[in-house]
Amino acid sequence: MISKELLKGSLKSIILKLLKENGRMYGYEITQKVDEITSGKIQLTYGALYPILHKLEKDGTVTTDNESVNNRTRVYYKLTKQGQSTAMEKIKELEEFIDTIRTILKPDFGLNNAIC
Amino acid sequence: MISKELLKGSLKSIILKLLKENGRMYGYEITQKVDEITSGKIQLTYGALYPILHKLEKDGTVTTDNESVNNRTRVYYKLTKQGQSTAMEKIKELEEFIDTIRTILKPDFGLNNAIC
DNA sequence: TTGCAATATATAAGAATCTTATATATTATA
DNA sequence: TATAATATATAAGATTCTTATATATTGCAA
Repeated sequence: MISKELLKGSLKSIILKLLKENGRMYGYEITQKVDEITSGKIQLTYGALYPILHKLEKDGTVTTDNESVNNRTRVYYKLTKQGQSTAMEKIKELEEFIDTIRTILKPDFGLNNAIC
Repeated sequence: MISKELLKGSLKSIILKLLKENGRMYGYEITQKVDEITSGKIQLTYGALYPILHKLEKDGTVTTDNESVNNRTRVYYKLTKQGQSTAMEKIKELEEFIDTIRTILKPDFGLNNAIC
């Protein structure tokens, strides 16, 4: 399990990446997907997830449409056109971030990091 | 420049990594070193740095000794024996973290991530 | 010689983010 | 019939970091 402390700040970028990858997702689905991809190492809590999704909707990054499946309401989230660019920027930034962290972690390998 | 948002949560681990690497450092030196290694992409602010260092001292992860150089006081920080284990755990966790993020970012490469 | 950049540490107020706990409701399974 | 899984939501609190500010010395440039 990755400590929640480390995760701080990257949750939004992770959500945007998944939305870009999968097109249209609902909250519960996002938590399941993250759990699946990371083999349980990252577990998104609902108290973190929903406030982020609501904020993304508020600032126009995503739009929602509701769907009722087996009498349970699902709120689907999808990137807007503007949200597509936001997502790309955030994902690029996240890539740059982990590359930079790797530079700190493996100073011996230096520029070889570029290979990966 | 890496956004400060992404950095949240990983600063402590970065500081511990540098202390493990260099043995004995003072605060200002740590900010310079991070700036140098990351080519200016990560810039540690003093408002973040010193509270972290003070906390590490308080919980026994580091010890300090003062030195006066050119009439300016330097506070040197060094890992304690207990701090060595803490640092190793935190660094391992940070490595696991970036590996996991890479899994999310590059789902196509799958297990090949292990090569790097 | 005067002012600015660099060196060096420190803290307080506030913003932002996330955790923990709680609430609600349905369906399927044991 | 009770529990697990599905599904969303929010409030209170902790934590972490940003921004601003304070202090003090040295060296360099105008």
